[in-house]
Amino acid sequence: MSTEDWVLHVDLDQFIAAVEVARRPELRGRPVVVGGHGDPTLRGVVATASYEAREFGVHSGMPMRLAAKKCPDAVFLPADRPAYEEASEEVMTALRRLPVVVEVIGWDEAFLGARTDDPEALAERVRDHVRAETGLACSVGIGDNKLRAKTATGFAKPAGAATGHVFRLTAENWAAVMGERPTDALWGIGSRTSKKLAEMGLRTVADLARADPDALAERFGPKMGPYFWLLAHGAGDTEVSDTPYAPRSRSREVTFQEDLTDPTELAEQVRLLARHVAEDVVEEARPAARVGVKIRYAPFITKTRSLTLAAPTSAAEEIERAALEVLAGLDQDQPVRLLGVRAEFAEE
DNA sequence: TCTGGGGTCCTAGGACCC
DNA sequence: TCTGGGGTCCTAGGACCC
Repeated sequence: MSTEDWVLHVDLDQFIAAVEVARRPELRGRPVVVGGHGDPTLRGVVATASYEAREFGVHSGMPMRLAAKKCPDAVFLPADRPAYEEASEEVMTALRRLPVVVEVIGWDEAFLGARTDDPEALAERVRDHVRAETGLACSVGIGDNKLRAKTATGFAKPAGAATGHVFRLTAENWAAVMGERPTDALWGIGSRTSKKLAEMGLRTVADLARADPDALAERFGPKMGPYFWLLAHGAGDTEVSDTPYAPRSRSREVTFQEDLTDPTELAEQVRLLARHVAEDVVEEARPAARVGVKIRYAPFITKTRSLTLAAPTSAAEEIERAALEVLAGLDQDQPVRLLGVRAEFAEE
């Protein structure tokens, strides 16, 4: 055995539901659905469902109302961001105590870079360590790059087809494991792109891998086309970096329980959102360069408008004024179900 | 059963300038 | 009177992910 560089992808199992169960042990083994305001009669969708709830066909993104219909006996809880952020921080801190480079990519996910001659042993160590330090379970994908490690985790999941909580995916078994799967099994290809690919006669990962990159560029653009082709080959980044991440934007949005029709009220809501965003901008300690407004009308038609500020700013009054100016350019004559305000930071 | 909230990156067209 | 390219910035929207 030789010592090599490996990428591990760590993914907490049903993270949000697990955090809720950890602080309310009486929920263990019960179907738990977290999302929205925790009231399935209100507007909102499922953020996470426990495996017990998934048995009933409940999954994330599903309207809470429908989840209640599919699983009336589930425990419905509101999303509690601060609690999940804290739990996430504990997990990442635990991971950093291991001899690995930790790159956080979400609340419940991280890439680990490591040199080892036995990545499976390291993966098991990671799982034991996280469980011992935080009480949370995770699955680990092992790969020779980030894409393969991330994809491997899908096969490591308890609900997945593979056995155990660890799976290895490399250049060696990529084609055998992924070749006959549909293109949307690839991380970065969703239902829309998958459908367009199918129209070109490309249904499986192997089909896409055999396709002509130039034809893909023609159809999907100079970057995305060739990128999809590389995805199909399992190619990707190998660099795992622990450099703190600088966000490109901060935003706040709200879906109203009842559609708004009064322009005065729309302006008031945009003002509130803009103030929240301004607080987030101040917290980042970098000025905003652009301000945008998102509006979603009752029939779910969504429009966005934005403007570049004369000069970057962190001042709440200026962000508020810009947001109101952008709102003024949007049609306010139809019922509105959602408003959002976004601030974009200047590029490095 | 009407469809959350917070992000990222890419594309393409028009403006504007040289 | 017709005809250039190239480069950059701005903006709206699409697609994807967790």
